[in-house]
Amino acid sequence: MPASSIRARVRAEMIDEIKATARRHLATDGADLSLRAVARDMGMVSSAIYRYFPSRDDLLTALIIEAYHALGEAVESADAAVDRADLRGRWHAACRAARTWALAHPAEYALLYGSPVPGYAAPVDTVLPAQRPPRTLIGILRDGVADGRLAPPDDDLPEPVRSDLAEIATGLFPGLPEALLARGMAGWTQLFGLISFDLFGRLGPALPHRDAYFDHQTALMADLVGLP
Amino acid sequence: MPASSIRARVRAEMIDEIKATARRHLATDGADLSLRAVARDMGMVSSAIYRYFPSRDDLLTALIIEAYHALGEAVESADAAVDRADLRGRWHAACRAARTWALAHPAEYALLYGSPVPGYAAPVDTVLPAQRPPRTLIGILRDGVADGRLAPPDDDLPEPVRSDLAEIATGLFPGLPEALLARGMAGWTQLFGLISFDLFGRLGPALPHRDAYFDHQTALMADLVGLP
DNA sequence: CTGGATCGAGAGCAGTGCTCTCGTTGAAGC
DNA sequence: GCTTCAACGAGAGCACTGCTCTCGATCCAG
Repeated sequence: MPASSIRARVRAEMIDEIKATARRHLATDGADLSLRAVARDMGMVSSAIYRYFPSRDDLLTALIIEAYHALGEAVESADAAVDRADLRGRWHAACRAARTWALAHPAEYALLYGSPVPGYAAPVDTVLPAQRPPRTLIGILRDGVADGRLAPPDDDLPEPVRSDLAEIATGLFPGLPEALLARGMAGWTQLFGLISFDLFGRLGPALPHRDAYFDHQTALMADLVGLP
Repeated sequence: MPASSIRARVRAEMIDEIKATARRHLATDGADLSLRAVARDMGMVSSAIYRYFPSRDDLLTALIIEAYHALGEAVESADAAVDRADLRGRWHAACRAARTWALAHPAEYALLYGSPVPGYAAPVDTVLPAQRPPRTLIGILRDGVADGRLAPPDDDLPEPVRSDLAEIATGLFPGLPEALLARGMAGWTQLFGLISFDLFGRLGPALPHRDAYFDHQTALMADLVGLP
């Protein structure tokens, strides 16, 4: 039915435009997105926004999901561009891509990984997109184990940790040894911490050469996970 | 002059009470502190608060500084309670203390290490208190090097990184080898990331045994920094 | 061609940070 | 001891927020 799809199309375009202007406001004004300002910017009145998003939180959720996908896409494509056998090269490419995206979209990064908005609880729609970045990072390790290039560590894990990790492994990375998964998650945690410290100004004026520092730290983590 | 100090004393008590109720609101209502709600809770009118804090940001800054000191105190005393020669024990104690404090004061932790409030720029008064936690953590490594229990790694650091780290070392940890400082900062970054992922719900329902997972991850970082 | 869903505008509510003014009070200087 | 001036709390008010409700207008479907 092309008639109804005209209606539906302008509606979809409207939703896209709202998200686009909201993203623009996010980039310029910071993380405290004002619905009224978005509406004003579009020549609308604030109540009209509610025809498309039931609340401000729903708009934020939509932006968050898109941001997760944008970050995931950046990390995945950076990984994909490197020779599959070059595990260390892939690791560095993925980490750098995450940081580059974060520096280019600081407010959106803060939306994803900053302190959660007080009343806001992440809906289930966000959990899969949120898994994309760590998934590709640890996927590199899985590939390494699969083709024998990467020897899993022989850490002895205390029991509750081992079984918890085993559950994650069977769900997301079948066949990945638990000890290596633990180290991979350490790498992911470290990547998040590095970017956050940098982006949120927690380093102060120290370390003026952030790119080189970042590369060195990711290299340390590459050593920890055992990349050759 | 005791007369003037009466005036000054009730003023100081007033300031303390404002901070206390603000901290209570922070704990119950989350990170979006409402000045009016604090005033209401104290039976005052909102404009009266401005006699004591020129703006909401100044109140937040005061809370942030106190929170940094509380966290720093917790970490330092946990470290101090362990035999000075037991470097690994001190490391674990310090890390656990940080996490314990964060779990007990989630909103204040978010204030310290979450995404920065949009318009808010951390004043200089906060930088020294903010250094206390990483300072004690890396201080453990300095002690280890000083008494020969900890062999510094022989990483070769790319040049801009080495000199940046050297500058930090001369200012805060004289005599600490740059490569070890780099690994110590990795440990600090990791600690922050671990706590943040846990506290901000970024782990989802996975890893139900958070304490054990945390201990394992900090042990991994203890290995990375070379603690025996 | 008509009925009903969809849409935008506008008014309004409760809340926010912050400013200004106006009495009151209390302490310091003469 | 009295006066003067700073400090204080209350209240009104401004501009802003998210959100709700109502009222016309529009537009598509049966």
